[in-house]
Amino acid sequence: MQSLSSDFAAMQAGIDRVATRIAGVPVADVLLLRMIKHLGTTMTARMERVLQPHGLAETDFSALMQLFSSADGSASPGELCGLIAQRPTNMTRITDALVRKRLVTRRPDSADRRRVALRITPAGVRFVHSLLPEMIAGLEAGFAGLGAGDKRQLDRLLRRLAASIDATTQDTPR
Amino acid sequence: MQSLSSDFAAMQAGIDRVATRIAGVPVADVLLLRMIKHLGTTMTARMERVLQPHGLAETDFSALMQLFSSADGSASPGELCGLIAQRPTNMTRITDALVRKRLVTRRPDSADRRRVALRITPAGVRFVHSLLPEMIAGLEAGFAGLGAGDKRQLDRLLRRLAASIDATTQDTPR
DNA sequence: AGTCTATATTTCAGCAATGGAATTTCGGCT
DNA sequence: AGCCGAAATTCCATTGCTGAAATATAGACT
Repeated sequence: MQSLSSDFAAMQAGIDRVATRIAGVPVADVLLLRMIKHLGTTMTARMERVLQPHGLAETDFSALMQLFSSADGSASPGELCGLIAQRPTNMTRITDALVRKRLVTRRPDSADRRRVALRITPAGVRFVHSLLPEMIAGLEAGFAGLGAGDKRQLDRLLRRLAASIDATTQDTPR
Repeated sequence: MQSLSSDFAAMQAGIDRVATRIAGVPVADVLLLRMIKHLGTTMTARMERVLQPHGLAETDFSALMQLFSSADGSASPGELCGLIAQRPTNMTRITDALVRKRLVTRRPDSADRRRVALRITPAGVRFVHSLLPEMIAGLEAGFAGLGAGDKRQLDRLLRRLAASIDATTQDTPR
């Protein structure tokens, strides 16, 4: 990986090469898919770099952010499962990590004692506040080359693509 | 995951909730990042569904496609490493899988005996030909909602985003 | 030729992230 | 009371990848 742009060039060369050997390859579609995937993983990896020194993975941070932004700073593992698309098994591990770092407390829910109430701690709130500036700066720098109009267009096109993909899905997801 | 569109709505709600609690969150950028990542993983997962019944992972298939589309149907593991962004260690494993399925042969390179020459077999070529129609159909269906103009715009915006991200990178990649 | 350094591949051991199945505890319904 | 289902956890397994060391060979320098 030299740069995203050169990666794109390599992708295009590879796809073109396939297209010359087989008719009917939708070159543009393949390239868009590959570019989207590559951008997604690369940008996510950059965000992870901010978290890594603190020993948190991206899913851990997502869970913490959900607690942070919830009305009363608390939620149950099961609720978070839905919000960050994780299985209960994994949610338990994420919770363990956050509790071990004293960013979150875990106590039994008094109303329904099957449940556990997770709550972000003051240290957790401080942690989020301390990390956001760096993440925001990285994000804004990455998007600096796009104007407001570009972003609106990109937003619109991505939503249109999502709707298009949804339309093809009649089988059971996942 | 109900649908991509509803996932997007949930993402936006979460981000908006954070934005109300902290000033300066670039909501549009965060949302774009999350949408791109989600689209990338979802679309890739759909492609993988085609491969799964055949016991191949996506990286395996990528390697096979590179061999397929190379001028003489052959390459060394090291060359493929660069083309599909994998480490040598992993490339060995991928090669093992492809050889075990008789899609590729592995023989010492006579010119440079440190090297190994991988070559796609006739069965490998047939395999690619047999799988492509299904992959192409799925891909075209997914992109059916975008017109040619949409695709050109999306391509342009993604490249612009890539260039913008590249511009922020002066530290050593990876 | 002999020696040294670099390259290509492989093996080994292991990690990170996740998932399924079974288990425990409890709520709610009959 | 008895039963079914939900929530969280534990245990074990899988997937996909990696670094370090080992092996074999090439190429350069003396």
